Amino acid sequence: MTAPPPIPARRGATVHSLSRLAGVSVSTVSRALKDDPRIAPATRRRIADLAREAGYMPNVLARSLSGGQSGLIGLVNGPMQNPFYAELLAEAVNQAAERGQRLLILHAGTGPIEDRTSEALLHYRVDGCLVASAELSSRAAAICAERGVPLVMVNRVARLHASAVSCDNEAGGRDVAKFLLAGGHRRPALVLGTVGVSTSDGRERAFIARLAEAGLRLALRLHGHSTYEGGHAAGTAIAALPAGERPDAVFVLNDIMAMGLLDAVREAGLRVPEDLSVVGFDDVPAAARRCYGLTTLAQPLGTMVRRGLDLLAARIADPALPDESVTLRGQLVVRHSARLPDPARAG
Amino acid sequence: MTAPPPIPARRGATVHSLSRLAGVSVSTVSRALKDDPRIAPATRRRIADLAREAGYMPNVLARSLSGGQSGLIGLVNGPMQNPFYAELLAEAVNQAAERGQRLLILHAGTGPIEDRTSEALLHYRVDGCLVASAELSSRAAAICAERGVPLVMVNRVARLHASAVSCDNEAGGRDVAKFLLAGGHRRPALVLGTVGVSTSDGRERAFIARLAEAGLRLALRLHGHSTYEGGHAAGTAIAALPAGERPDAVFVLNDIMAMGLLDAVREAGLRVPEDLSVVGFDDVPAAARRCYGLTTLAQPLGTMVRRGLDLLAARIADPALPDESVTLRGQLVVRHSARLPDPARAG
DNA sequence: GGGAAAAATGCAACCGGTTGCACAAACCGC
DNA sequence: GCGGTTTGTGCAACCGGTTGCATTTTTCCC
Repeated sequence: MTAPPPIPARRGATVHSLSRLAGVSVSTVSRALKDDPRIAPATRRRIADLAREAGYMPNVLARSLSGGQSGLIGLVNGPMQNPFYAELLAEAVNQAAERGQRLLILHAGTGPIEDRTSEALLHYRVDGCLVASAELSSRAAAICAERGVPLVMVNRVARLHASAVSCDNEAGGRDVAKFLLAGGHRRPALVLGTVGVSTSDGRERAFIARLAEAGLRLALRLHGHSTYEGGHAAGTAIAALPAGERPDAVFVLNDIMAMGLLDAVREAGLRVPEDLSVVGFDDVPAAARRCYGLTTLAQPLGTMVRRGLDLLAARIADPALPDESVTLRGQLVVRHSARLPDPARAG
Repeated sequence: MTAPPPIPARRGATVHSLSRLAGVSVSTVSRALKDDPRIAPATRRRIADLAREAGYMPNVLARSLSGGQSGLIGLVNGPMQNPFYAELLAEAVNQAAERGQRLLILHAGTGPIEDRTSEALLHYRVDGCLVASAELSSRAAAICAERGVPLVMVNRVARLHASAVSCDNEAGGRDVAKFLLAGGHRRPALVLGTVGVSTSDGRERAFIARLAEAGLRLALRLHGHSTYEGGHAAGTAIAALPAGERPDAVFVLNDIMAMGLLDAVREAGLRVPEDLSVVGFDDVPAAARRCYGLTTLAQPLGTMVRRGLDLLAARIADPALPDESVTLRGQLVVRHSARLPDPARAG
């Protein structure tokens, strides 16, 4: 025997039906349900009871029509095959829910956003939009700006009219370079993700710059297209090189590619990290698996999403706020896919 | 000293502003934009031009308020750490977009659905809802039924008042059993996912039944909690058994656990499939990776989502349609994680 | 007991569309 | 030149809430 189920909702209770039931006006009902202090406490309670009994559910659509907010946050996400984006989405869904907001998924995948998609953003009057993937077309961004729909890029550097939260990619690239240099690597390689993406540039530039300070240059520079398969192909290519020409370390610009690369070089018979050190970027959950043990630069995803929603909330409350960029420092997570710095030499 | 500045309400064009511009009534504008044949073609074109020029975007919220549909489909999804659900979401987003619908994510994760979440489903007046995860509370389901919000379960067997699309779990379990039997395995084990989930039951029952026909019983039955870690733990436990007591094959009820199990038994020094055959369920993309090469029962995910949206669309159009269950046959994808049937014996 | 301030509630407009029905003008045949 | 269709538009109500302001009721104090 379970607890008696609550009284089933009557079909579509509205403020109107409640006002009839309570014998008051709709405005009184509306205010009572919001705990407006102008309504007598007794009335407020009576209406609240009635509402519960009737299974009243406010119609958010109607509410947001009359000037209010929809509680809808748009999300433009990257390809879900990359666990980084899967995790980002989960994080965003849960954090948004905590704030009483819901996520409207506008896009999930690679490739440019269709016009229809970017317009949906306006059709549904989202309060704001989180962009974690492909640049919005400048047209869409312009429209958002004009309509006062705040845009926040996550894991992207700000472009156009928008705020942004991103990892400190320069510091990340530099940290990886320092780590590899300390490990005594002399022939570093780089595997790029998606070309033309703002986050990659910083990582690459800083990595190369730090190498240069140590008098080193890239031994190799490959494209991994931000996929497991691309990383695998890069790994196969590296493993195929004669030992003398082969890099002794690879910085792979994101973990999904790094995992592909690791699998490929091991399949080819190379030992990691003895023959080749591998460092990734993101720290997706799978990177911690024993079989990968990927040394990687962890992005503070939870915080990134949190700050992204914060920026959004602030701009929803006051659309006049200027654009703002937040940069969060990531942290190198050392596992066993890269040779560790030699204490003797480090000291 | 500074009074709160009135927010510059620069709203976009509306049917009202267009009607003023065009010198016609709002109803004419509304109809013209829908290509209502009752409006003179000349007027229609003129208004369409005006609308384009003004960057008019219909307010879906307002439209759906007055009886229309919102174009919103709710999604209750499982934990995104499981690539199956990540893929399901991507598939749903894209297919919904093709139909001009948008996905409202109501839930993504394990655990029961909070009441607030299930209520959001009604707040936002979604046209229908796809449920791929945890059972909705019966109360929520009842409310949906009463309000005429169609519910379709995907990868779940129909319960309560709802339609469903699922893989033929019985056939799947049987196919796996047949395959393992043909491979000459005599000590089959089973790793369960989440307890009490409808899909698992069928797989388990049919698997065991088919084994029984061959005079075999389960050598072992473990819980993997539908996570990589759970699968890993199960693998470690299996590998720790003395060779004589160890199963020679494991049917793992989903791929994410199977991957954890594979990694664990290999870490423990067992060879797959020589010492242990492993078969999964789902066929997530990672299962095809060389390093896993997981033999698994592929669920026709794309079709499942398609049929799910079909069922939903039909019920949105006609809420009186009876509940319907669609069962799709999965297909065993043979890779190298399980010993193959011996041709001599099979023939 | 009367009047003003305070408290409680109602009226009506508005958000941005949709739609049934009325109405006006142009067109028809006779 | 007159009634009867078509054809093209407008009026107004409605969807389900919110909110500024007016109105009614109560409270309070002298």
